[in-house]
Amino acid sequence: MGRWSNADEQSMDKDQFDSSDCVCSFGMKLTWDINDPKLPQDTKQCDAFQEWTDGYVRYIYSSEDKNAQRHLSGWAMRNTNNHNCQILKKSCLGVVVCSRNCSLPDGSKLQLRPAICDKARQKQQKKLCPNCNSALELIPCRGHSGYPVTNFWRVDGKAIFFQAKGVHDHPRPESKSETEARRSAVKRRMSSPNFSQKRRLVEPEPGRYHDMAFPNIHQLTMEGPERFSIIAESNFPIQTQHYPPFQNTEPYKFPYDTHTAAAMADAPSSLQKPANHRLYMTCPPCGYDFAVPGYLGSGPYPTALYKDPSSPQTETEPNKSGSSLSAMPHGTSPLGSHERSYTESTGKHHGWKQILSKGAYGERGDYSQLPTNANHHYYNSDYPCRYTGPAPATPAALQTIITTTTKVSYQPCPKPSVVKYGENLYDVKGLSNCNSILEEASSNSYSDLKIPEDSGVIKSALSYQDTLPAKIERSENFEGYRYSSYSSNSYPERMSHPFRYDSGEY
DNA sequence: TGTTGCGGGCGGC
DNA sequence: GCCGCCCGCAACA
Repeated sequence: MGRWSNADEQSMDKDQFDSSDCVCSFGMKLTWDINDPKLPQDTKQCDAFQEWTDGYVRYIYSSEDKNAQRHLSGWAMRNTNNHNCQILKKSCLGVVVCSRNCSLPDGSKLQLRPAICDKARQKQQKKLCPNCNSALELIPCRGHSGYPVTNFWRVDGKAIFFQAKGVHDHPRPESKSETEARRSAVKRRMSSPNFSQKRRLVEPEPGRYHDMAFPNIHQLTMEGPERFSIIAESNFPIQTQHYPPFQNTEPYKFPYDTHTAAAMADAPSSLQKPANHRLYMTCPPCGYDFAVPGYLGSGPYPTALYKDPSSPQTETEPNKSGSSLSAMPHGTSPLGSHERSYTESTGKHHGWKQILSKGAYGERGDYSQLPTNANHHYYNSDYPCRYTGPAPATPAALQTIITTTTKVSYQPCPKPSVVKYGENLYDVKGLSNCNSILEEASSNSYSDLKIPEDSGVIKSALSYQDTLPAKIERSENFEGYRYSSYSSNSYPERMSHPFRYDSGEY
């Protein structure tokens, strides 16, 4: 594929940031918009497929890239009719969470992938949280000026052009690959001789994970293959990158490969927890802090936020200092589910930032070692990130992104908005390693008007870390990625909980 | 049963 | 006219 050859995934993170040349996606280096009558034809390079794109980014994939061909995305994207058969448009559905935002014993959270089909989604939302039996609710994506983030795909020549508009203002749902993996895993389990026995152990109270031999299990079973993305602590599975589905055929040589492979042998499920831990560790509050100065303090979660006095559940988080933070007290909260969810998720991040500023987990240390993390606004606590606050739910939050409307990319937009976007959202100055990016972006043919999108480069570029783990764990065989959720960074933790995923969650 | 893509149609701006 | 969104349909897994 492109600049990031699979051969050096291990060093990819470094390469991405050590070299200005690697900071931006190839697609971002060229001046084009998905709506342009003519797209760049001299695409000598292609970008490596990005599963979790976020922000105003552009990528140029090889037409041979299977994932690109399938228009895959980690986010739950549904087809949107834009009445343009040349350009496939998809909009984000958001994420499905527990209406009470309950926390599992280990502090993890459920973050389901919204069903793409309207019917299936409605059906999905009728189900109850496997942990607290509360209703599930859909947190809609409002990351694009109040509208769902949109992804555009266009095949032109020998390349597949991808352009994303908007910044996801919600936690990551379980990736499609994870969902599929879990389903297949469940099927396997169901058909396995040991299933009935295990099942007895777990089924008595499907919703009571406390009863489970391994409370830390990150995966729950609900009605079989039902997919649950349980994220420890944070609502942001952002770090949970397992991209099993990637069809990258290139061998990913990673220290953890063997481990993963071995683990996968038994574990059918795609677990995100590990990823989450990683999240917590490395992922700082991200969000529109800048836009809403007072928001952080007022948030329901921050440090204190997490601890809702009124919530008895808060105490249910036994094993993690951090996890307790995520306890959700909203049991009776009349708040709009969406709004509430947003605040929660965002607040949590704050909490994490504050609480974990020093990295309560060893993971963090490990994670921080990755240059990518340091630069990623999502993960780096040093940089403001969107998710800090209920960006989408609050007007203030919207203000920060409102300037970047769908048309921004291909239509001149008010500078003020653009500038604001860049300054606030990406804190360019703070990204020492990203300066080159901006410079590059600004130096290229794009006018400052396009900064918003280019700014996304930073994000996207930084987000490559996300893909790193994916690549590492990526496997053509879904079976292989059960543990893919473990990011390379979270590996340490994985080691510390060698059994939680294997033991019976089914 | 769910995903994906297509396309008609509607309403708001 | 553009856009978001709803709906239905068909192919596919």
